[in-house]
Amino acid sequence: MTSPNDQQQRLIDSTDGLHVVDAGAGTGKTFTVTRRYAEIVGQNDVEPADVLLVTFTNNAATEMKERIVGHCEYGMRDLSEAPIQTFHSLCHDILMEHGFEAPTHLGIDDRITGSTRILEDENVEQAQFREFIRQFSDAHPEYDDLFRAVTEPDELLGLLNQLAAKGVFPTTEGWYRNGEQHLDGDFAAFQDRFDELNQPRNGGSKQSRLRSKLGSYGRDKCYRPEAPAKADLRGERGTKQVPASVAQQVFDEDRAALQQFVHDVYYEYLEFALSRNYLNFGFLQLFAFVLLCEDHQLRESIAYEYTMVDEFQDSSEIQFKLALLLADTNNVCVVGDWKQSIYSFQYAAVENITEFEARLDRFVAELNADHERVAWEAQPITDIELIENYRSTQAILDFAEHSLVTPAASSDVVDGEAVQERMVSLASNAEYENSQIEAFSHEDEHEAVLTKLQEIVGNEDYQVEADDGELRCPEYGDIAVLTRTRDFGRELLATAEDYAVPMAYEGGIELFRTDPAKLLLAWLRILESDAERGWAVVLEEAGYTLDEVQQYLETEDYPSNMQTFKTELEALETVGAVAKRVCTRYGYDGATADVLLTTIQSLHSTTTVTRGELIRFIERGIESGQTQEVHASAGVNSVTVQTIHAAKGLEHPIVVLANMNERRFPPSGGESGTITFDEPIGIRQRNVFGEDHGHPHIYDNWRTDVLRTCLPRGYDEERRLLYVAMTRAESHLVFTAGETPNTFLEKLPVEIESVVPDVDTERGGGTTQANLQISVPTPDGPVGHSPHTLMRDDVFEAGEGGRGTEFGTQTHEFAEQYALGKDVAPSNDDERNVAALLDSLDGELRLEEDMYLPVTVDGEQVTISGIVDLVHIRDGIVEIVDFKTDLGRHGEEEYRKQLSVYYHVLDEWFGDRAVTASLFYTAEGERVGIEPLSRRELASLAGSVMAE
DNA sequence: TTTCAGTCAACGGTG
DNA sequence: TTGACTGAAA
Repeated sequence: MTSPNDQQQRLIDSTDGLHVVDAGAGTGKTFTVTRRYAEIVGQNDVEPADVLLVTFTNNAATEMKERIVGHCEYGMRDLSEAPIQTFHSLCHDILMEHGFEAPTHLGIDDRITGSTRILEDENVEQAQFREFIRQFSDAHPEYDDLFRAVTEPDELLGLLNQLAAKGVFPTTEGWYRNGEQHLDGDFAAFQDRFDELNQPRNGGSKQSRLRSKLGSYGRDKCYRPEAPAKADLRGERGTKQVPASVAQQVFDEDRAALQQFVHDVYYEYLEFALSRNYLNFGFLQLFAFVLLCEDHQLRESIAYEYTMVDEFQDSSEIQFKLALLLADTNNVCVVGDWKQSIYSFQYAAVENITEFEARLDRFVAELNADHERVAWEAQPITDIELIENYRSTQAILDFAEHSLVTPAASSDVVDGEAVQERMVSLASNAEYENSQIEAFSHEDEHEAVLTKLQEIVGNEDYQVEADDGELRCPEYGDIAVLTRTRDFGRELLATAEDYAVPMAYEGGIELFRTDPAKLLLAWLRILESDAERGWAVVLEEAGYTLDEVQQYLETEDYPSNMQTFKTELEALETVGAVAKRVCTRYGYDGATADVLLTTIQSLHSTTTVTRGELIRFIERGIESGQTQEVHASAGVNSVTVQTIHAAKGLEHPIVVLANMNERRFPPSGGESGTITFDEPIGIRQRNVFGEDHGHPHIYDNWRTDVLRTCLPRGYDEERRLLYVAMTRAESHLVFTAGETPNTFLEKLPVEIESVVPDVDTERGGGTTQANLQISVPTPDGPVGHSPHTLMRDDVFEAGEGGRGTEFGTQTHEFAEQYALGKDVAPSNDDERNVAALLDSLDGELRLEEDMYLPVTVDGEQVTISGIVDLVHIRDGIVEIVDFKTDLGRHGEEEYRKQLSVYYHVLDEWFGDRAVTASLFYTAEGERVGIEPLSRRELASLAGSVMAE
């Protein structure tokens, strides 16, 4: 895109006043937003510091900055301090600078200081929270009854985060501002919902949905004696409605005790977190909001002349309100697409955008109730719609709209007209209109998908647009398989490995729940204690029937080849070696095994991990469902597999939407757990009690069951998820299912064909995945000392005559693209030298590798972190290469310190290979070997810098 | 045709 | 737990 279309231009020019922008998929939103930003800061009296641009990910913020630089007078350096950031990082900045006394506004006698950390890891926070709950329940015997109803303390933490995202905060005495209103719920709203659900159907011959849903009232439950009997609540057979009085009866439940409980947990947890000197992401926004609300002077000094929020459909209630407090004028522009709101589980409120005006008025009124905080006119609101789509063919755009009106189940009702009315249809401006949209199902879905992939590659019927605008036959790299679940993607990947179809998974996987991890765990257990549950897994994997497994377990006379393997494993010295051997035996050589091995390698870098420790580590990983990021290298010509959520914002010429199977699109955004929160209904209490909860009839609460029945729980977000998946496709769209397609697929206007899976194993097409970029989990201990930190100031000094970082960045960029096989030609001497170097390396290349090296400084564990430019792996040797611009710029001695860190990290990762380190000077094309410093020397260096 | 009781299989991941 | 689906009963 070089010049804006009419709607885009209108948005770019409309810098002043309230704007709501409906920017559908592929309409050039980022392009337009960045141009608008440039337009705003291009005005005489406006500086970047006056313009707030909020994004939802750090990546998006970086991309925005990079793209803005090209279009305005400001360079990267001018924008580095500009408020182009996420809500979270903005709140963090505000609190770090002005948040010292923020907790006191809630009555908490503690302070936020520069040393207050952000707990990023949820597992770490959960551990803290569990400890807090132990203390709390000991200190509050009056809540024993309630605690008996809480199985998982983590669910309570979930509730607190949910409340924080809705702007409900506790104070010493009660609730902050109008928080209590939210908790009490709104009876009128509840009754509306109740009545609507309670309408008889089919002209009165069929019972209401509410009565139908209450059909399982009391099933497997044990209510208190005073609870109404099922027949009393629903009426006898033949009754069509639940009595209207039930609404009042249910809603009038006294929830004061429950509220007090939640309040005390919430308030004391805030105190606990502050006393431990940490905040979570939710609390970051909580305190920033409180601060901006209370400190009028501060708010006015911070508030921005222009405010833009990107991806507004992903914003939460508190973020909407924060935006209002941060806006100094009504030059507020929100950009988003309600059709792509799929993150309710991250507290995104699609209503922020679908009911923008109503929410704006309500929030402004709330904020201004006792003091004028939002001093500007909340009107008029100008709507701008971007309708020109630059990604997909018209056929795909039209087809995708069907997903938004397709019922997901026989009982599901969609108001198609209302949806259509709200929908801004997109107009494709694709050069070619050659689209295949098809569907098929087969019980061996994996094989069927692979067959299809092979059929597509090189097929003229599936031509895609090449870079030069012409049509060309598709390659593996043009195809993405999108699925709802990680599991399916992982399984498909495993099948692809079997058939040597080039495929790579992209995104988070639950590493310890994968087959390689399970088998490794099994063998570790066998080695440790000849454990039956180890043998059972191994035997089952080997294909023995349950009876045979049983037989072996009883006699303990295991197959001889397994005994031999066990002996072989016993001889190995480290768990890392055991892991490698197990993976090799079972032929796991793909991405998953790679990440598993790397993770284990990174573990034993701190200490020598024993088998028992590794067993517990894997068990904990399985329990917590810990995920690891896996990235495929972009340059490899392979099919991408990812979840729909992970694919948001991306585009692929050909999209295969797989696993469209029965019951595979359950309602999302569902509220589950002990105690949850819903605006019209308020807090509700757990209704299920296991044996460990004491006597059920004492604690159970029948009202909960009825309340829950009235919660809206629909498939809207699932429909949007489908929509997002489909609009990723540029040219072709294929739906696949196993035996039975789900209702979505059945009702979409596409014929479901049958296929005969026939994967051509000869065809191959390359390795399954290669060149993975792996982020190794950070070891324990404070992080943040990069090699550069070690060398700053007096330790490291830049020489004269350097050509600046911008130059280096460009060369790095080129190196990356070139190594990845992208079609880039060197444009200067530096790049030509880099190209020559890369051409001369024939092993596996890894680029931009994250490195973490734990060292001990004065008895304290410290982690040195950094990124190394290039790692070259070939038989028996691992080479680290770091790019530098030219020989004259810096002292080699300084680089030596930096590279030494990487050297030691890799030395541990690749215990069995020789590691070398070298510098490559791009200007001269000269490569210089580096003799690394010892670990002790590094540690003392780190110590001297940290002491400052 | 409507209602009921029993069965089956249950997700996504930024800051 | 939860809700859709299934087949049998009313």
